[in-house]
Amino acid sequence: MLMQKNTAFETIKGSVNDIAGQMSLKSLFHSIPQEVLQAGKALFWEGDATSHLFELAEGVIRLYRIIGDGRRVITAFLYPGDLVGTSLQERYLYTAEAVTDCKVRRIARKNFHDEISRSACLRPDFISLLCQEMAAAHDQMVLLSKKNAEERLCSFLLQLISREMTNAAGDLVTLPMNRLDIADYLGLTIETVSRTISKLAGRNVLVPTGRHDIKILSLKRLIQLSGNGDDFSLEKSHSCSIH
Amino acid sequence: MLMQKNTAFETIKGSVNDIAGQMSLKSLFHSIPQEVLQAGKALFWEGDATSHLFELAEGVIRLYRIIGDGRRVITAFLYPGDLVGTSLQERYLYTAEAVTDCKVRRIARKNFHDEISRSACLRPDFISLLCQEMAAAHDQMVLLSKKNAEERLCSFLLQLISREMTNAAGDLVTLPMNRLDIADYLGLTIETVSRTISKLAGRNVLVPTGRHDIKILSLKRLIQLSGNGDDFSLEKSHSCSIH
DNA sequence: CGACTAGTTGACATGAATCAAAACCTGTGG
DNA sequence: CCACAGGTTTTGATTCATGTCAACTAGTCG
Repeated sequence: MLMQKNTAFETIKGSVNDIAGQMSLKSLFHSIPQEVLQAGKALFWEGDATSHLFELAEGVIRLYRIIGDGRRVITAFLYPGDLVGTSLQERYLYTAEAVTDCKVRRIARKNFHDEISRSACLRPDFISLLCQEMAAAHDQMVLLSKKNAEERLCSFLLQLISREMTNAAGDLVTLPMNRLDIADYLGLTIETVSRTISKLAGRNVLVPTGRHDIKILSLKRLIQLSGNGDDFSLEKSHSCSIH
Repeated sequence: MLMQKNTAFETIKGSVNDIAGQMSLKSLFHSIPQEVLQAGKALFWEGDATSHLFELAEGVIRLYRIIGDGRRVITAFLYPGDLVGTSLQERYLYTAEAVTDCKVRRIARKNFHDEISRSACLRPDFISLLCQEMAAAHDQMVLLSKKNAEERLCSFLLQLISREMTNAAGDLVTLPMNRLDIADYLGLTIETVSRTISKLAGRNVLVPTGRHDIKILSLKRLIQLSGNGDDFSLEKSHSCSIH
């Protein structure tokens, strides 16, 4: 049982960051100095002209849109190693805001695209990156369209695990964002998020240990409860072309 | 009042098909013979190796994924002029199925990408297309995450209008798909879709005239009810870079 | 340590889902 | 041209999951 648990952890972890595509694209940012972005500060605003792309070196960023009255939809969280603003044209179509204190590297959009069109080997990586983003967007549509609160929460925790927001042992997940962020990402309310965590705790799937940490007791059950039908390892495979 | 109504129709229509990006990309398909795809038949299946890209010449196609038990999520409808399969890597990540009888043109994925990398002028168009798809996916996430049944339905009708699924006068909208398709696209049930249409009819926003046609009585109210906050013309602007 | 904010829990309301039945188109054969 | 059979859509009654409002509790930071 314990054995199995560890195997499962192995299966999920370490699959996203070492994607071939991102690796070489990221080399564009290597020599660029890091900028600090304080928690809560915006990197750019929805509707602004797309002047720069960014590499997130440290911290977590939320991308969101506000509709009509104050309703906020978080369309994605970005983690260290992610690029910000790749899938954008003339205008940013979401606001990017630091969830935690961040460090980012910046490239002018024009430079980035010049480099891409100059280098034939960077280009497939770039397209690959766009396709990964698209795949993630599809997953999110499925989640929002058909999953219940519990499935959403479990799917979210699995995302965090696959992005290695964990301790060394891999069973303690860090939630860098607060409940409202999670709610706005999962299309729920803070109360439902909270209740769902409690319910999972009551069934010994996990134990919340402080505001920003959850200990996973059974990764296997978490995967079952995520409603991803076919097994979870498939889920990540389409965000990882080499492997 | 009538004047205003007509103006509004003008504002929305004719904005999507003449996008610069798609125009030149589509030239790749010009000389290729059309294939017929019967209503209900699949063009390709989720999980299959991505062998071809397609241009939809005639008809309507649904893209969907099935999760776990039989839950189906339609992630997009495609209309004449759209390209199918652009944002894909090694494997199709959704099934593409004809809603109505269709005509399509086919290009091998490899050829398509060869052409793209050869022609420096096609490339920005391709990237532009991917970004448009991304923008549409974002809109859909917002819809699924925060809109109620009425807002979803109205948003959907506005999409159909902007894709010119209308008569010459522009006030009679054709719904090529059935209620179940609409429900699976909007994250609702057929009953809720049906009830919502009836409710809008009761308020003289529209009149259903047969299974596949709805007459719009007040486009202005439809826009207001779509919950797109800022006005609707903004909505389409980010899917149209030149104009 | 104390005050403030974030998170949890409870009671209740509600919009959409579910289950069931009636009405309706649509195509077919007499 | 009409009657019927099939599926699709609409409508109705009821249930249920999640939202809302409100009170309470627990972290966190000065």
